[in-house]
Formats: sequence, structure tokens, C-alpha cells
Amino acid sequence: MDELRRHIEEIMPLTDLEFSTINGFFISKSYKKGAYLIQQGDRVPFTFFVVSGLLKLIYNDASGKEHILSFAMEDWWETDYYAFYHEGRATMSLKCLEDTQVLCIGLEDYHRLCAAFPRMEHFFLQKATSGHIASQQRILSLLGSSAEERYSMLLKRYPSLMQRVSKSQLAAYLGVSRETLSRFYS
Amino acid sequence: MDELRRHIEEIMPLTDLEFSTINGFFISKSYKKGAYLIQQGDRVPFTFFVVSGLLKLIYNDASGKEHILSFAMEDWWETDYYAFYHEGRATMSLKCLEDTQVLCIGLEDYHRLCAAFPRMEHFFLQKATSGHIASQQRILSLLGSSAEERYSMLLKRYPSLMQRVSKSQLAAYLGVSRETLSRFYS
DNA sequence: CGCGCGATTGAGTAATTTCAAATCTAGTGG
DNA sequence: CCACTAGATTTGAAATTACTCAATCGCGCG
Repeated sequence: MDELRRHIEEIMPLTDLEFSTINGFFISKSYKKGAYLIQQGDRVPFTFFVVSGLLKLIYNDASGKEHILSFAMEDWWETDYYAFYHEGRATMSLKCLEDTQVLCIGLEDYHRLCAAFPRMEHFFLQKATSGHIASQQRILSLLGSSAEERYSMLLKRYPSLMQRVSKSQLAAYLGVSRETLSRFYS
Repeated sequence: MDELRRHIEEIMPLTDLEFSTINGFFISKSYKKGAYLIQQGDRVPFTFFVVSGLLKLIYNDASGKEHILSFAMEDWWETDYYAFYHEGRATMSLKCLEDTQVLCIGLEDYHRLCAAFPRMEHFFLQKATSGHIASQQRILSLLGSSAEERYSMLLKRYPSLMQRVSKSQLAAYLGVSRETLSRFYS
């Protein structure tokens, strides 16, 4: 309960009234492991805030191979942002790796929320900025480090991932085959 | 003159007074081809808006190899965002590929500007969001496409790059050696 | 003309992928 | 407790791909 409030208050304090108004813009949903929140080709009506559980944002290429753009764990915001903001079709899918509870907000409500609470615009700006920075770091690691280095950096940064997802999934995130990943620490 | 105004007005209209106040937060600077706006290890006092010219955001890895995170052309905002927002040392460098004119804004002024014009917060939110989306697309192409595919996508998206930068630079952006790039379309 | 820089080509080497087979592990039902 | 199964992981070997290093080519400029 109130993970969203705790999350927002990491950046700015809220009164009870403010929070309950903000909270009113969101819909709570639960999904089972393996369920899709977004499927490639769908419309993308929501951005999701992960209350509990674990998601993966994936892209299935022409040859059917699955690539993982990111894992979204507790307190993360995730969606196919391009499709969400442009109201287009998803090029990626968002799928549960565990039973997951999320808070959903639609594009209209997102704009209304920002209009009603300018400080939320500030909040989302911080989130977007740190998301952009994180993506840049990822590009940097893809360009500048070997898969083996990326593997140990990932485990250092998110030790819990090792427990929560299979190595095939980690390989799909790192951009190597599972066989190659398996040969790293032998 | 007034590239900044035209750029902001793509997203929201401004009165003359508003623009001249906003403009007052920025400092104009010019750099010669080859000059550094940021060097790895430096403090990063500014975010830069490219008025004219071309920059590259690069990372020099331990082995001395140069990786290009992005090219920043006219109308782009660029800096080492992590270092800028956290007031730390740059892990990347920002270097001119052509004579370049930029508008600079410091972190304090950035906050003051957003405080004085909440609509600028909205503006920067849109920029940060589209930056995040662009980075995600790039990750997707690094994971899902071969260097050869990335090469043709890049040229389709930014045909002018072919005229403006050497193939060695494109190779450093795509993440392959220049020899490999050279063997693609032969 | 000759220099310098970028681009190309060639050959050998290293790394990764692919496909196939073997092994391991957790959960199930007898 | 054991056998069995499905899924994940590991291993092996051949084939592919990209890299490195070196040499060559092409072109603009003093």
C-alpha cells in the first residue's frame, strides 16, 4: 500500500489530500507471471508504475529472437514510451516475469495530472531525465564493454536479478547467446 | 539568430517578453572544429543547445578506443547529463566535429528558469522524454540489428551525416571497426 | 611532385554463433 | 523415497563473423 506515495515523496513531500488526489488518477491492476501488459502491435493506453513484481520490456526481431530492453522492478515506470506518447502501435512487448501489481495511468490523465499539479511535471521530468541517463549508460556499456564485463557490472548493480530471472533472460538483456553467457565464469 | 526561440516555439508559443527573459538565462559560445566543450574528468557546468555546427559525445575506454554515444546537430541539447545533474566529473567528452555555436545554461539557472517559467519545465520534460525514447531505440538497434543494418538505418534517418562526418566516426558510432564498416557495401 | 589523411583490401587470428547432445534441477505423482 | 518429466544450463565442435595489423589506394593541397 502507498508504494506510489513513498516513491513520489523521495523527490517531494505531499499532503494527504494531494496524495489522494494524485492517486485517484491511477488504476491498480494485477497480472500473473507470463501475462502481457503490452503486446507488439497493440495500442498502448497506459504507462505503468510497478508496485510489486518484475516485468521485462522486450523486442521480438524478424528472426523471432527476443531482446530485452530492460527489466522493470519495484518503483520503476515502464511502457513502450514511443507508442504511448504518440498513441501509436507498440513495437515492443511488456511481459511479467513474476506475478506483478502495477498502477496504470493513461495519456489524458497524465496530462491532466501534470496540469493539476505542476510539481508532478517536475517529478516526471526527474524520472525522464534519470531514465535518459540510464539508457545512455546502457548504450555506453554496449559500445564499450564486452558481454562478460557487462554481465559482472549488471550483477554488481542488481544482485537480486540473479535470483529472480533465468540466465537465458540475462543473455537476452546483455545481447549474447545463452551458450556464450554460460561459458563466461567456467 | 533566435534558433532557440524557433526551437521552443515548436512546442509552445512565447511572447517577445517571455522569450527575451528566457534567452537571458543562456550564454552564447563558439568553438572551433576539434575543440572540447567537455573533457572526460572535468566538471560539467553547462547543458548545451546547439545553434549551429556538429558535436560528438564520446567515451574513451581503458584501451584508448573512442566510442560515439551520439552526434548532436542543430537544435539538439547535449551534455554529460549524469555529471551535469549530479555536479560530478564527466565520464564522457563533448567535442566539435565542425565549428559550432552553442547556448549554455548552468544547473542553477536551469532550476531558476524552470521555477520562473513552469511551461519550460513542460518543455524540458518533452525533450527529456524524446531523448529517452531515442536512447531506447538505439539500444534496440544495438541489440536487434547487425552493424550493417544499423548503418543503413542511420543513413536513412540522417542522410546529411554521410556528408558531414568521416566513416571512421560512423564506425565508432555503430560499434564496429572502420575496416568492417568499409567492407559492408562493396 | 610528394605529403597526409581517410578509405579500402588482404590475411591471419580471436571471439561468437549455431546446432546438437549431454547434464542438471525442481517439482510431481506413485 | 524414487522415478519421471520439463525446463534450464552446460558442453562440444564446426561454421561464421568481426577484429587486428599491415599494406595499398585515392585524393586534395601546399
